[in-house]
Amino acid sequence: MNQHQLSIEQAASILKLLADKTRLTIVKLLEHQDCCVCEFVEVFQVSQPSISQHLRKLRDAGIVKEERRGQWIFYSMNTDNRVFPFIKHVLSQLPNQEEKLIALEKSGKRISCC
Amino acid sequence: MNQHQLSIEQAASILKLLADKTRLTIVKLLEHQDCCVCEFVEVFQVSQPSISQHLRKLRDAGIVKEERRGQWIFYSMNTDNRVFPFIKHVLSQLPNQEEKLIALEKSGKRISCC
DNA sequence: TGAATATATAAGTATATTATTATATGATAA
DNA sequence: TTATCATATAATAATATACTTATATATTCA
Repeated sequence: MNQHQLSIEQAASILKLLADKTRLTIVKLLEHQDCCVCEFVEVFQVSQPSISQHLRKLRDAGIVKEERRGQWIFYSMNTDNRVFPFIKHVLSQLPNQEEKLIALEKSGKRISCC
Repeated sequence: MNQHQLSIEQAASILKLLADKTRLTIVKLLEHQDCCVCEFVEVFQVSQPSISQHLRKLRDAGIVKEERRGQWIFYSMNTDNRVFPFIKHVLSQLPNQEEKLIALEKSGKRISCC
């Protein structure tokens, strides 16, 4: 039935994290490639601390993980997390967001830090 | 790709409605059978207005619909809504909640109003 | 018609959420 | 070492959320 043993409570708390436009887009972007914080700051028109706080929530829940590369910190999906299949399942229904990264690249802002 | 043309913004707002334990359970229960308000009041240990307000949010978003049957108002999934496939997709990952209705029935509280 | 039942709405309150600005930390490069 | 860049954290404020109690509305039934 539920192959991942996710309770209603656990699902609700994961959905709450995904139920924010910024975080949902972040996670969708991370579905296919790693990104660093400064890229998210460019993509979303919000302050850097705001992005940091969204990332912290996702990290605290084990949805994403961070990895320092030089002066940058890259985020990626934590595929080991037991809720990962559930998240993938939700993400599979969402439109691809890669055009946002492509736009970044075209404006030269992607290379600037990665 | 995304067979239902759901934007990230629309998905986030649907997920926000599902991201509450009470509403998520309500919707999961309605996946397989209609329920009336008084049943939800029995199932969840909250006040009747609280249930009414949850149902209103779901109804306003077109996720559920209501139908009066005598003095009771029954709620059911609005399968015509364009976000219905997305919701079904999420619900498919959640554990069945029917034991809650079975418990109601055993305690004689289900028949009382339906 | 009047009482009882089922549900919705209004108003108020406590808590949660999400942003902001200011500041701290840590890495790199001159 | 000092300046700069990238990120995190702290403090705060505005707004949203989810309850509660009180009350209104609509239906049924004696």
